[in-house]
Amino acid sequence: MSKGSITTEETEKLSAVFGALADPTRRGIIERVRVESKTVAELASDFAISLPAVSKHLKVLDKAGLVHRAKSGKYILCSYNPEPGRAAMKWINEQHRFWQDSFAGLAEFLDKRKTTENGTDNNPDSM
Amino acid sequence: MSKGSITTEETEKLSAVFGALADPTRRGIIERVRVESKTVAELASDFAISLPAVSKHLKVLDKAGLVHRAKSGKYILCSYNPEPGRAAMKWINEQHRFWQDSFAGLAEFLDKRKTTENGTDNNPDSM
DNA sequence: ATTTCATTTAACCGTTTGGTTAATTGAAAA
DNA sequence: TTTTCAATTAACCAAACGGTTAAATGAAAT
Repeated sequence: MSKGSITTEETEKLSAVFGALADPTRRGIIERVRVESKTVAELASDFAISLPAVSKHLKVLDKAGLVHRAKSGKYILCSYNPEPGRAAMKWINEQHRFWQDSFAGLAEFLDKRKTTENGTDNNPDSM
Repeated sequence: MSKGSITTEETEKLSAVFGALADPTRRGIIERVRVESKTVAELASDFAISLPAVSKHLKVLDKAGLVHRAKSGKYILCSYNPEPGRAAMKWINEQHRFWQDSFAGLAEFLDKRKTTENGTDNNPDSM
């Protein structure tokens, strides 16, 4: 398996993490629970949205692994888990490295656009 | 303005970037145009989806600033712009630093949950 | 000037999302 | 055991999403 390849599972996880972070309310939740654990009701009052709305956001964040919910007495305490964030940063960071696949990538680059399967020149640079 | 605060503009940009990265096809587009510029048709054939579908994805990526589209002859060449990715990484990375707001954050943490506006003890830790 | 053709826009479709209120759950308090 | 109440689920709604096919656009080629 080449260095740059990725499993379906990893792909879905990345989609879940980026999707979770795409909503400003959910990023706000992270910014709060990161500092200290919060109950669902505390978060709801912070954002002036209903309890069920917060509950749904928490489910999304939980599914992405970004937030952990632990029962504490009659409350649920939400805390931050940085691990999925690291995986997301890793993906972004890899896009900044040009020679990600090293030799394979180099060879592919040098050969690309010289020829095609049917022999037609479809190289846009040549126009 | 405190160190951790963020403008509406920055918030919307972050939502656009994370939202763009949430789709596996769009991440695939980035992985390809990052290595070398691609035409829209080339990308469409890579993913076996229609041309308009790719065009829509490119619009999302363009709006997020992650992809640049430049006319080259009768083609459009799509290339990668790493800058928005860096901003996204920066946000995630800041969530990993506990004392982001330094003194203000420390004071807030020490005082929190001791008292509330109406005097009621709503500290979940105390139950 | 006309034709060709890469790309985008328009119109549409089913699913997902982010919100609501009302009903349900289930553990703590009484 | 009964009551209380934090949180979730159910049911619903409008808007956004990701895809399609058909039509429009606009620059290059003829």
